[in-house]
Amino acid sequence: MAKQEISPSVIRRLPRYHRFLGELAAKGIVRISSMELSRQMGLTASQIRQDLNCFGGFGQQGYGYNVRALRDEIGQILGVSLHRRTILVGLGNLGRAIASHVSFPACGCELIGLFDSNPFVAGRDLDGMPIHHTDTLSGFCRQEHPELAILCVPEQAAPRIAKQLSGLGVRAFWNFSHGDLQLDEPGILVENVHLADSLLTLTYGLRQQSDPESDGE
Amino acid sequence: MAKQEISPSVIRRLPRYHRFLGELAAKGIVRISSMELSRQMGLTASQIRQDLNCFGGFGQQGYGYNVRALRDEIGQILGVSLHRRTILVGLGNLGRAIASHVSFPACGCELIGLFDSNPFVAGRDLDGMPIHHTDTLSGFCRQEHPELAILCVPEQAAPRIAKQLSGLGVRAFWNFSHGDLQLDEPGILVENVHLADSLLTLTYGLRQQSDPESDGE
DNA sequence: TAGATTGTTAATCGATTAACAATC
DNA sequence: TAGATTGTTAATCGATTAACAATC
Repeated sequence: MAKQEISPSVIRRLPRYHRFLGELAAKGIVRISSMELSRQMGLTASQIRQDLNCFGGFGQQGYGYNVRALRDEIGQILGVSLHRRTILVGLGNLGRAIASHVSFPACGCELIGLFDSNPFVAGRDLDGMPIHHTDTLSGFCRQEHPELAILCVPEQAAPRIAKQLSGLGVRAFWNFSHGDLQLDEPGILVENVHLADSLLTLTYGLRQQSDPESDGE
Repeated sequence: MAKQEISPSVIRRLPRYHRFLGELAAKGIVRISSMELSRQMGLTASQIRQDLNCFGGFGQQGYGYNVRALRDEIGQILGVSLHRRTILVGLGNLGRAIASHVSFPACGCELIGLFDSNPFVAGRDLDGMPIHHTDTLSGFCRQEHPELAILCVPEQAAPRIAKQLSGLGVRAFWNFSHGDLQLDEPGILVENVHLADSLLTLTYGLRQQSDPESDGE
């Protein structure tokens, strides 16, 4: 009965479909064809139909797709209405920004704890949520069983904390610390975010544009 | 003479090579084989050799690659030692975090201006850099000619600001506002960053792991 | 020279696109 | 019914992997 494996490329596109369909729904648009959606998203209609069909026939011949229904289906697939218990470790500039900028409920997550190793930061709070000291991580996890952890800690601290947390039952890491997080334990999910990598592709692109022939700098 | 086009997949991997080689160099490692590097990075040796050869023979048979030299070559390709004039618009939580968290010099960028539309934010400063009001953007651009802009503004404001800036000579946008930035002007580079999309792939992954058969929630 | 490892070509694999019959 | 648009198969394209001759 296990439906066939979905390819990573398709999965990476799902959040984007979800986002676009949400905006269409917000505009009150009821139905859309793969053709029209492809124009708006910069994909081919073929690809959209191919992608959506991995999960079953959401459309209707001669009509297209019902925007709201399709969005809900994709949301279901992604698990946006779940409440994954999530903690965030490291409340420097980036940690604080992530905590307040990302909409956790919209991502199927519930932020249940904030942690920092700095005694001047621990004890304070962020948007009404208390920041605990990292010394209390074990106790907290044994009680609250978070399954997802966001790491906004310095690079050297990340592997140690990740190891500790995976031992305490955390099964997925959203890692913002510099350096890729590599865990031996199998079955632990890691999503490494490297903002600088993204910026560098722009720097590279500018280079190609402005001085396509030049080799030196 | 135009060397053949490099594929986007290769380009997206370059920053990661650069990062890993930097760490190896910092550890004092002088040479590395594609085999050993592949183990550390989780790629195949074949792919590494294939990737690096897009740009010319950086290695040496029977020896491998010189870590420092290879890193420098890739840095050169990415343009990390350039000083792209860069501005950042929107100094909310995320904008402030980006400004202080990302190492612009290491990405070939130089942050030359900060802007916000909130009169209570404009006039202040961040890490010693003054925050200007967005009303002064045009004048600033005409004088300082930034070529890259980082947008950390609300979704509705982004298209308007991007259009204004592209008219003023900005050729690349690093967009953190929700929603994909779509510009008509050709030749303008856009890198949309959607942190929520990245988190959603984790949510999805957890779903596959824990309840692979379940369809409902 | 012998051993190691690259550069590069050929083979495989996966993802995207095109085409069209099925059907609303 | 006629028109539109999907679901799906087949064709193409690109990216990854395997293999090995070149060479340090």
